[in-house]
Amino acid sequence: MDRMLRGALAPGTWMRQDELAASMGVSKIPVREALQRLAALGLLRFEPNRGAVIPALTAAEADENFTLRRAVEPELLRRSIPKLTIVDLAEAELALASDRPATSDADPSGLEANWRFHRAIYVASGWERGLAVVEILHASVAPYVRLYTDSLGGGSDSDVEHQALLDACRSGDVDGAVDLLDAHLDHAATALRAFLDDDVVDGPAARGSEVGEDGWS
Amino acid sequence: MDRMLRGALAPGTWMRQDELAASMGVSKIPVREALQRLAALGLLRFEPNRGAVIPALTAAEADENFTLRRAVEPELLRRSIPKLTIVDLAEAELALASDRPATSDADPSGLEANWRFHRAIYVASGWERGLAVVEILHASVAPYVRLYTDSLGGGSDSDVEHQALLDACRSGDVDGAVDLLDAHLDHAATALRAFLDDDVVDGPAARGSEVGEDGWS
DNA sequence: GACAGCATAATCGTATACGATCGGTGGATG
DNA sequence: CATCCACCGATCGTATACGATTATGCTGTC
Repeated sequence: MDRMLRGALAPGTWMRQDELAASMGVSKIPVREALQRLAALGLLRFEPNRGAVIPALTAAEADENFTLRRAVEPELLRRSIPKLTIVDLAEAELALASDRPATSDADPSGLEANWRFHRAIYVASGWERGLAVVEILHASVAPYVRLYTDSLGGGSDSDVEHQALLDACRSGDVDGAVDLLDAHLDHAATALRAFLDDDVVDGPAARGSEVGEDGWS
Repeated sequence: MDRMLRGALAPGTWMRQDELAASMGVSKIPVREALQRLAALGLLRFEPNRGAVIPALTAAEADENFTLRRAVEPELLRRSIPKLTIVDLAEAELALASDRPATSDADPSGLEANWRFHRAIYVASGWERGLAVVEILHASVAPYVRLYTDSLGGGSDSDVEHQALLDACRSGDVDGAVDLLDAHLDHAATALRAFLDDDVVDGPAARGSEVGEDGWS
């Protein structure tokens, strides 16, 4: 249903309800409800008679996003590591593996690999709400992270950091893992900021994308 | 529209769509969309053919909630204080004042006084997303906070702490304000935990409330 | 008297239909 | 030739209607 929206995103493009409904073979009602759920999470905005649009991310919003993640995710990791099971670690390993082959647009698991990995190492915390919060934050920047990893030749640095983080989780080194996580998020934030500063708000979607200035809703 | 739901909450009671629609003079569609928005935020759950219910809060979830707030809110406050305007401070003062007369169930502003106050001192940060996250966290525990403040004779301690926090904000004492905020959240968490431990999950709604055990969805 | 099974009725989820509002284009005018 | 206005088409938001699923009360039996 709305899983298609979680992955295939196009910041700045207008999505028409009828169009989405037709392409998914259902009526507008479930489409609207899915869009409402996403809108409640801030992942898209409803415009009166223009449709739904995924808001363009400003550099300030990206900074905010990663600062929030750096505040929350260490808490999750700290509580998760002692409870990590072999299954969680395997899932994290799988997520790392599935990230290597450039799965162009269709993720086999339905979840984005990066989030799959982070989720796997947090899920043992048992913190449903915190996991949901982080997922929202992650989803907000995911399209842009994808863009700059694609454009900048693939985030091999990120892969290395993920691997080191996973190793620390395996060995139960909580403080070390938290440090690695913080550094990882810092690097990601820096890279995203550089990307957003470069081609200000142009690159996002190759064709058919008009990125309106954000009116600080 | 959905403002009615944000305030008048009844954890454990079943809400029927037709009933809500009839009481608000609209059809089910807008009601369902409002409920979907709230469900996306985790404020209620949809049950197949039973209706929507506000999930009962477990002690563990309350702990999680306040730990997350203690991780996020100081960040907001730290960035907000230097930018606080006279308007923000006045709004905070108003929120404190409107908390004193026991507004039984109908808040004049439509917002709960407690959240109004916290929001007022955070809003200058300009962090829309962080504010939204904190609002969700706040809304999750709000019904219970209301319950224990009502039952335990009114949160006069909370009022005092709010006032001290506001004073620190006025004088621009960032570190002091953050310390006060952390202590305030700690006290609230302790009080809520004590309340949840006492009458386990009984008190919530006087009549017509069956609180189902949480299946760790 | 207690329990299993069934019929009824209520609720949910979605498809269809319709009015309201707004963007876009063509023409008229300065 | 540029600008303004009016009309039209398109899209959104909501009301109504209907099938599917299931909670609930009754009845028959052990």
